Amino acid sequence: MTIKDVAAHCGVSVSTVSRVLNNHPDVRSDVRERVLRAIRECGYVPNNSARALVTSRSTAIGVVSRGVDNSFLSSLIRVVSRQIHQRGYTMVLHQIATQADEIQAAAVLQREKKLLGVIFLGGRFNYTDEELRQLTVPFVCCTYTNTFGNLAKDAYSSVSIQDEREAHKAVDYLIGHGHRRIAVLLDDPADNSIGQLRFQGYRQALEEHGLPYDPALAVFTGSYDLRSAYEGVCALAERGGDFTALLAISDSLAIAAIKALNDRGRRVPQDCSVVAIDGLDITNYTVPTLTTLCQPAEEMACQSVQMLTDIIEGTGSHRHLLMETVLRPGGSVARLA
Amino acid sequence: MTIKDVAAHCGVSVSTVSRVLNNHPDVRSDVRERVLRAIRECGYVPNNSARALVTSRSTAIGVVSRGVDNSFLSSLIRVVSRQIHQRGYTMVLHQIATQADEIQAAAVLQREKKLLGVIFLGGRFNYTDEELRQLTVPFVCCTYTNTFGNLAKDAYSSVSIQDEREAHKAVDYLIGHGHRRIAVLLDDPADNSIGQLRFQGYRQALEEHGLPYDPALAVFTGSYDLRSAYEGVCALAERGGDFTALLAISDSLAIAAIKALNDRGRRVPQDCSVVAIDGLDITNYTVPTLTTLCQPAEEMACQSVQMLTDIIEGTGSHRHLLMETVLRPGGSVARLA
DNA sequence: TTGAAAGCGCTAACAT
DNA sequence: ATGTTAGCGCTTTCAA
Repeated sequence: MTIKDVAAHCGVSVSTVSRVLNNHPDVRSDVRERVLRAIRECGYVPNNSARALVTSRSTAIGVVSRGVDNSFLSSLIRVVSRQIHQRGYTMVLHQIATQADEIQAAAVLQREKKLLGVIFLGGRFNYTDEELRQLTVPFVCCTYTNTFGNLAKDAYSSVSIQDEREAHKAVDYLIGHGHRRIAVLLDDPADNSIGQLRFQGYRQALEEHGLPYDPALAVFTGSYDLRSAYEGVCALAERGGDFTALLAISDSLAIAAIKALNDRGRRVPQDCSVVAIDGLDITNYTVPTLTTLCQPAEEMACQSVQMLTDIIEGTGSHRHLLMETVLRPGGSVARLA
Repeated sequence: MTIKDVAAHCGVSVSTVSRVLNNHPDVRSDVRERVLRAIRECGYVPNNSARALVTSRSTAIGVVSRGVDNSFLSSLIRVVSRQIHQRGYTMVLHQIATQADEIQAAAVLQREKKLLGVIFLGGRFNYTDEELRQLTVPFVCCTYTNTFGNLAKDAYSSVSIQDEREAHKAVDYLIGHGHRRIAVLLDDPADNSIGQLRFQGYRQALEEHGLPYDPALAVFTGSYDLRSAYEGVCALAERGGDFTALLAISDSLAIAAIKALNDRGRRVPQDCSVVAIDGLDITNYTVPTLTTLCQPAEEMACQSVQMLTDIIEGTGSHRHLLMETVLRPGGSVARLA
């Protein structure tokens, strides 16, 4: 069943059918109707390979997700996937480790799959023009932006929260509840990524309130897995520090942290309050529930796809969206007596 | 950069280059070497569209995942994705709701993307030949098999645990710890899927131990989300039943259950023990940690891809793999005094 | 063992 | 507004 059969079926030429298929305007409406009907009757499905061959563009959008253990990114993938298909594109998903080079991965993907564009889920904030030369299709960074790099604003799109500011807010919240000695848990304070920005926000908030930064209260796990978060916080607790609160960089790590505190005899929130950033559904059901700044995951994913397809289709240009989190009060924070 | 350029580059015809590209045996080895080098030097990347057009087969493997909220399936997707790409195929992922029809989804995907095969992640156990007629490529069911359907064993592959037997084991474990009044939490006891089989295992175990099945101790949520699990178990606790243990169909639901029990004044494990099936990493860090039967997720995913590619490449035939879970003792089970 | 050439199904000039 | 036709890059007969 090819375009030729359809053409024969309703007595027009292949080009007319092709025109209908591609929504070209110059087809008489009654002919268009006839063709459309023939397409339906024949159960015709266009051959994407032939299409891609002649136009030398596929229908593929690459999604490169960095951080395989990250539940928040998993939830983004779901929405992104749905949106991409809904708009008639094909998603080519590539999940890579936190240490891996997402630009490299995207470049390979682009060549092999003839991508129309790329959505990065999680990644570094410090791309340079230099390394992005390999990537010649439009891309949008979801959950981050180019804070530490030298990219021109109109060279890419981004959808992100203001990590520094949000971490700041989280610390403000703890301080507002009477806490002064606030620990912090993150993977890497110099990762040129989320960790670094949120760490900056943490320090800034302390400073603004005239509180000293105490390195002994900072836990840097070096990797983004639960085990190392757990072990890090255990070590923190064992050092016997007098902290009464903890800021965790993400909900997942917060879960590990809460267990570590528990196992080391510090009850949450009576002995130590915990705040995180993410807003995973599961943390509505932990014991205690987690106080966390919820990122608008669904909207971030939708917007990313929207922005990219707008650019691909020439109906939009690169933009940078800043989202707000919403504090979801849980049972993990107590007011300090 | 096309096959033609490569051919010109080393003074052979396009057909010879094509032969090298496709590992045909009838190429003199020195010519093969020369071509290979030219390919490398030119940085030539085959055009998959052209290839697909002429062979009328793509390089795409469909992955249809049913149950979008399911963390266990998310972890499978990661491994499946990696494996598919490693073997040189392209993954086309489609995530659908638990209520949706995965066969229908796969059929559409097959037509549109010219799939070589399909991997189902989660799904019903009751396909009939009838409804599978739309699906003309080989497929493997990962995490389930055709218990309630009429499929011939050699018409498909499967990788699954013995759900009935594993649920049975979980209940045995509780009974072995002195429990007699054991509640059960699942989405749907007649879903022709995992829920139904595990429910059967639960009832069978009770029966074998001479314990009555009490419908008042069964929570059927109707859907697979945390909120309804939470509410269901709250209602169960409020009914004031004298149960001392609970079997949850999955780790996620167990988390919601534990919170519900807590919120209704039943401590876990002192007042109520909880066992689940899955083995998510996160439940190593809940408070208390979850006693659960761990499915070998990584291996299940690997095997699924392996089996499918073997069939696609003609080096294997349909098989049915049964995996074993491993009990991971946690803090959610106490011996009944 | 190699090369020449016919298409795979489609789009996009170009012609009418 | 519609038709004719030349390729897109590749595989695969077929002939040499």
